[in-house]
Formats: sequence, structure tokens, C-alpha cells
Amino acid sequence: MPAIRPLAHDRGALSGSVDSAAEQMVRLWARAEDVAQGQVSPSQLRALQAVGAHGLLNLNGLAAQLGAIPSSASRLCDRLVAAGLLDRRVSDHNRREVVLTLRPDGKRLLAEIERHRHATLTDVLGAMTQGGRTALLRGLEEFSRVAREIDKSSQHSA
Amino acid sequence: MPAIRPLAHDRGALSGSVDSAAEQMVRLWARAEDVAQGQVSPSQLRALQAVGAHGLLNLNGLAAQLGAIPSSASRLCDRLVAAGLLDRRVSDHNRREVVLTLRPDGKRLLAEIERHRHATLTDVLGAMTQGGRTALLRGLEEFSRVAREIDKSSQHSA
DNA sequence: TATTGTTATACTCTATAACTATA
DNA sequence: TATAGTTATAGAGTATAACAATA
Repeated sequence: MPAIRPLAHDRGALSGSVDSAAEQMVRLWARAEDVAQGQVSPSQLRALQAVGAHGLLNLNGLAAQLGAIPSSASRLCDRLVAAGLLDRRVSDHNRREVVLTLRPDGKRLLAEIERHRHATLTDVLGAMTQGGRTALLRGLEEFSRVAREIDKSSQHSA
Repeated sequence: MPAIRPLAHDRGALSGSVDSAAEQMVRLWARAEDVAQGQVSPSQLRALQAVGAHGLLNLNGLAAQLGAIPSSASRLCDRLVAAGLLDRRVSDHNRREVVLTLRPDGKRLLAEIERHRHATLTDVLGAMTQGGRTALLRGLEEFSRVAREIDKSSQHSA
């Protein structure tokens, strides 16, 4: 705790501005997933995204990614398999384990969301000034780098 | 559709960079709500946030804010009232309507999340360079302004 | 008759606990 | 015995449909 923090007040005000401005970005980000509405539930989508991000997962791994327990993940997979979006088969190396992979329709769904998110973002960026775009990119890149570092060090202390 | 878009490729690449950088910000934003885990479910939290943002709401209004139907909102309110976070009373002006307001514990919960979000954001901003902070603020403010405009005009066409 | 909510009913999501199969 | 998953069972979230109360 430094004895003198002359910028503390300004920094608090700045984070308030960033906070409210970031809200719009968060909203836009989340709305891309609306294209999956009617096809899969939010939970099912998170499961597909977890499998998509990790390539191969077993059931405990999926549960860990979702912050859920294996039985919940198992039920989720039941429905995703029934919907033809996910493949669940016994591992070649350990017959206790299952291996979860995306089926083509599952991959298509994730790609569709990503495409939609990218298109919306491109629209907004295209309507911004060149200086605004440059500033946003610079600011976000430093932000995400610093946030990752802080995240890492706080996990060590937890 | 303009005939010539020389910047189309660059713009697409830029939105990809912004996309991945923004992901970290979205994650940080969402994590603030983890402080409510164990107290209320995500759905209940969204309901509290909707009431908090609008001050007064009737049940149809809440359902509209949640993108749900009145019966679902009614059940949500049952549990929030039982938990002492929400107040549901008959309107003075129209005895068909109910008026939903936050109880002190409900307000405290939302304030706690906001405080946590603000603190995390302040930590990250404090670890950034002055130039990075300025760029981020400028970029986000223009982004959110433009995104709101596009949102508004797309609602008109929908 | 139209509007505002609530209540049955049913399906999904989730957790706990008990179970099977494999190592 | 420990590990990986699955299957009862139960509570919460949600929608449809039927209902009561008010305007």
C-alpha cells in the first residue's frame, strides 16, 4: 500500500468510464450467441464451446471446464449426442474413459456464432474513425495482456 | 454495398485482433458475478439486475427485460421474495399490477458485484501504461457510441 | 372483452448419492 | 481400492396452457 497515490481518484474515475464503455462491447459479444437460440440451450452451447476449444475432452475434463460435476456434464452430453452435435465414444487407451468430439453440425454451429460475432464487430469497426480503431486495438491488447498476467499471479495466491 | 473496398481485408484482420483481445475483457466482466454464486442463481441475478436498472417494474416488464414470459418471471420472483431480496406488492394505481422493487439485501448484492467489477478493472488499468489507458478509453468510448447507433438503426429495420 | 398475474404440467439443468465397470 | 461414468432422485428455470382477478 503506497503512502502517496495522487492518481487514485483519477484512476477510479477512469475505470468507471471504461466500465460503462466496456458494457456495450460485452453486450455485443454476448448477442452473437443468440443465433444458437432454438437449436441448443445456453448450457449446451457452453459445453460445445468447451469441447471445441480443447479438441478432445473426457467427461471429467468437460465438467471441470464447465465448473460442473460429472453427472451434470453426462446429462448434457446425452442431449448433445441425441441432437447429433457431439460424439461420445470409449477411449482407445482406457476403457473407463470417454472421448468427446464435435460432430460436423456442432462445428458448424460454433463457426456460425464466430462468423456472426466477427461480422458485427467488423461493422462497428468500419463505422469508427481510423484513430479510434487504432486506439481501441492498442488499448485492448495492452489490457488483455495485463489482465492475463494479473489473473496468473492471483491464481498462484489462491 | 460499395463497389470498391480496399480496406476490407485489413478491416477483417483488425476485427479479428479486437475480437480476441476483447475476449479477455468479457471474461473479466463476467467473473465479477461469481461473488453472487451460492447466494442466487444466474437467472435470479439477471432478474435482480433488471429490477435494479429500472427502479420499478411490473411482472410483464420484468419478463420483457429477461426475454422470458410472465409465468417464468413470476416463479423467479417467488424465490427472490422468499430469499428476502425482492419486494412484490400490488400497485396503488392498478390492482391488477404488481410493483417489483429491490429490498436492501438485493441492493447490497448488486452493489457488491459492481464494487468487485470496479476494483478488478482498477487493478488492471493501474498496471497499464498511461498511453495504454488513454488509448483504451478513447477506443472504447468511440466503439460504444458507434455500436449503440448501429443497434438503434438495426432495431428500426427489424 | 382485454389485461395482469398465477397456477398446473412438462422438460431441461444441476447437484447429491448410489451404482457399474475398469484399472 | 481408486478412478471414470452413469443412473435415481430432487430442486430450480422455463414454456405452454388453463385459470382468476381487475379494468
